[in-house]
Amino acid sequence: MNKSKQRDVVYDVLCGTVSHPTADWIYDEARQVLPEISRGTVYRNLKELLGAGKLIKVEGIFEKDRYDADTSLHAHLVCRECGSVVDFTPIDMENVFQIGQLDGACVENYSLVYHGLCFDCNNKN
Amino acid sequence: MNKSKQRDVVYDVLCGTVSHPTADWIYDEARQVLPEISRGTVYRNLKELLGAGKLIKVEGIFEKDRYDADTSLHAHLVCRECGSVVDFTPIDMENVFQIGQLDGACVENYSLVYHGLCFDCNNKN
DNA sequence: TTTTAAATCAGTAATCATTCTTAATTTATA
DNA sequence: TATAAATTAAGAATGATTACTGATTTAAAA
Repeated sequence: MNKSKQRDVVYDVLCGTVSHPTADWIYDEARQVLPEISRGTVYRNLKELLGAGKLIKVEGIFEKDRYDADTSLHAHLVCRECGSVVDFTPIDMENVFQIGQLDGACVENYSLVYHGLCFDCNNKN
Repeated sequence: MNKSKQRDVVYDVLCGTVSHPTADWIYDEARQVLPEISRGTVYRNLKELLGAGKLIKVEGIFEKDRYDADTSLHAHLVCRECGSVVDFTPIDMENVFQIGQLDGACVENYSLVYHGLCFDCNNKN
């Protein structure tokens, strides 16, 4: 991967926030630094950084993709009131499937998706 | 909600599978029964059934929406080999955050998203 | 340093899942 | 039955994301 100003700016923008932003928000921020950057460049570099393991997509929000420079395994809470997406670290998640109060927040529902190999594919030679 | 043949067919198709199908797959199946049904009708009725709590959308798959007539709280595994989406019941999930073998399947990663109220919104009067 | 090939870019068109619109039909009910 | 509300089929519109193109930048060889 060659170096590129644009990719660095995209990555820096993402590292500079905890808000799990959308591609378009990152695009707007990146333009403050590089007014000529195009939306396509932001999307392409987000995809490349994702492939390189430098960021993750936050899943299960049901709208635009969200990005996160924190690649450690952690959960997210989507607030139905303000729409913000906030982190929960494994320590917070001792009672993962307890619907109700959790660490000052209120969990009403959750979505857990595993990625890997199903029974059949895992037990096939 | 008035009765409608189309909505019943959409619901019956979804109840008749455990494959967590996409809207388009449901559309194709529904046309076997009602050749005149339109794609928009399938989408609209899926949305209405969702609002009525008769089905759920499966989140976090990173592609088209998937639907599930099983509205109980359970997890899903997306297989990277065959692409299938299979259920995990709460009983399977005792060691939820154990990456590795789980019930014969192989969990390589997971995504957990809570829905509810964030700290601020939950503690605001 | 120059040269050359590969990578990346800006701009924009294309894609594709989903939603919206409209005029016609069906359903519920007075 | 008559009337109003709900639903439909068909297809246009939307909007996030991806693909394409010709120009520019980067890396590394000569």
